[in-house]
Amino acid sequence: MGSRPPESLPRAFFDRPVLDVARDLLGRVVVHTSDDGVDGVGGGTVAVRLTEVEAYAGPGDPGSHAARGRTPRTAVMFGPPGHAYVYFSYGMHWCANLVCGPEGTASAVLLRAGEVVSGLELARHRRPTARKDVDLARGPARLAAALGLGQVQDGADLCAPSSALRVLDGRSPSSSSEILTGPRVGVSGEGGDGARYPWRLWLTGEPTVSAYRVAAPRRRRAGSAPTTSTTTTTRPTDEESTQ
DNA sequence: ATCCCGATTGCCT
DNA sequence: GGCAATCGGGATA
Repeated sequence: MGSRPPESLPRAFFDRPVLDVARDLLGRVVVHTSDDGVDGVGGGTVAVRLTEVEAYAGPGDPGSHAARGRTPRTAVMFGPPGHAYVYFSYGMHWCANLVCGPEGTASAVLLRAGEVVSGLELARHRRPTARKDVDLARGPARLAAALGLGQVQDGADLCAPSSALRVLDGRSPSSSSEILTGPRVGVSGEGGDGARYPWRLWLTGEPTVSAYRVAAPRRRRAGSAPTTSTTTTTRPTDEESTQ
């Protein structure tokens, strides 16, 4: 038997309502191969099995980067599905989304967390502060770092043949009964009612699922009273809503 | 030109 | 649990 590389998901997979895609992405494996030496360790391949994702529904979704229409940064979201939207966050992190739906809907799924299933050594090099392997891709910026995703991958076509970044095809990797949902993490502008968009989805009992934090209000300028600390952190449990 | 603040993380007490 | 780091996007003047 010739051993071909595992195939990437077809574009049609992403060309559907964003919540459907989000559900189907859980349990699947994202692979990124870098042949250059930009990492200082010669590049290589890292694979992450997704355990947590978050859906964003385009201009009508107040929590989406596309909420204020098309801008240079969000242009990729308004393009065809099956591409990566990678953005710079808090002046120091990169986070990766997969563009979904028909072209122009600007919907996308944020890759929030996963389990490194291949390329452990390279992932550890890229995430030197991770204490345990379970923390390597536990969080959107951590996941992007472990995979080696950044500015260069913004706009990358995951469905192109031999793309360096892809989602592996495979049989239904998770049943809907294993999927839990809850409010999105860190998203403000939802009127304090995150329940309006319970579009964070994760797999039951996975240790790699990121901690939940409510949107943290910015501290005021000097002189103002410090804002009440709202960085509540909790482990997602079955107490949150189910599908 | 300037201001505000973010789809976060990790270190500090 | 609190909060600093760090900088670019988008709104406002």
